[in-house]
Amino acid sequence: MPEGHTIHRLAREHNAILRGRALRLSSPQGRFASDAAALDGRVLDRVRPYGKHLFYEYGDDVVHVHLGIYGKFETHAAPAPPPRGAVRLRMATNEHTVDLRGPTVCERIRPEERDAVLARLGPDPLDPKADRERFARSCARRATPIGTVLLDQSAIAGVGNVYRAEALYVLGIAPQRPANTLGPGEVDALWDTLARMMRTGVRLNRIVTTLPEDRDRRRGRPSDADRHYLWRRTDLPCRRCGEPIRTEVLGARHMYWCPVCQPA
DNA sequence: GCAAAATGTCAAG
DNA sequence: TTGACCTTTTGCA
Repeated sequence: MPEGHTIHRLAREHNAILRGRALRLSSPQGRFASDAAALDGRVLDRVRPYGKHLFYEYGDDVVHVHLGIYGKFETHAAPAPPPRGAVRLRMATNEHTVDLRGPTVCERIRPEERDAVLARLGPDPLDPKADRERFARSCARRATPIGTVLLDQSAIAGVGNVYRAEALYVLGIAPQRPANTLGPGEVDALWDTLARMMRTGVRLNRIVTTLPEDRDRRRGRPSDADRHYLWRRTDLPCRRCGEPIRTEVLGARHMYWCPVCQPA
């Protein structure tokens, strides 16, 4: 399940195994069948990730994928197993088969439409060319709670519910604070913290927001309890002050925060 | 065996 | 602000 790190990681994997190949495209579930047939056999030029969006470019045809909250990709080495569940799109070479299930968006679009999607999105912390000043300006302009702004993909692209809670906690910023009350230092630190967490997510292929010194080193990979500071951990006290972690719906999603370490 | 929740977004009211 | 949508997993009987 995807925040921006999943998307960038998938783009890297799919570029490695699919790019430059003539792909066999199909839609075992049927909902993308005519578009899959229209593109079957075409050469995939590249996969482009941005925020939570993926673009598979075949000349002037682009397949736009947004995983939403449920969507998932699965890669199989040959021989491909029969489709499991509702496979919206299957992309195959002789060596690999990639299955897509449950996306919010899987559509064939033109390059202009792709550009229109990109134009709506804010800077992506995982994009090396990202302009963090655009994010700073969005914050300065808005009296909306910073916890809501972080989920607004036109303010900053790729951040989701886990990263927003964890980054605000690390920096001691209350999610309810109006974005325009954050100082320039806080906005900068927020960008840097999110970028650091999301790069770790790409590398490990899962969300790990805790710093190594805050984890149990004896384990090879972080346990679930060690991966986050407080997201969905209302069963545990705050790791810094012992206060119960609080949760509340903010920006249509559950926000988690410590009322002591993140004072309003 | 079934309800509820899940790392998301949009349109309707 | 609420409900709809996409699918799988988890938790409780």
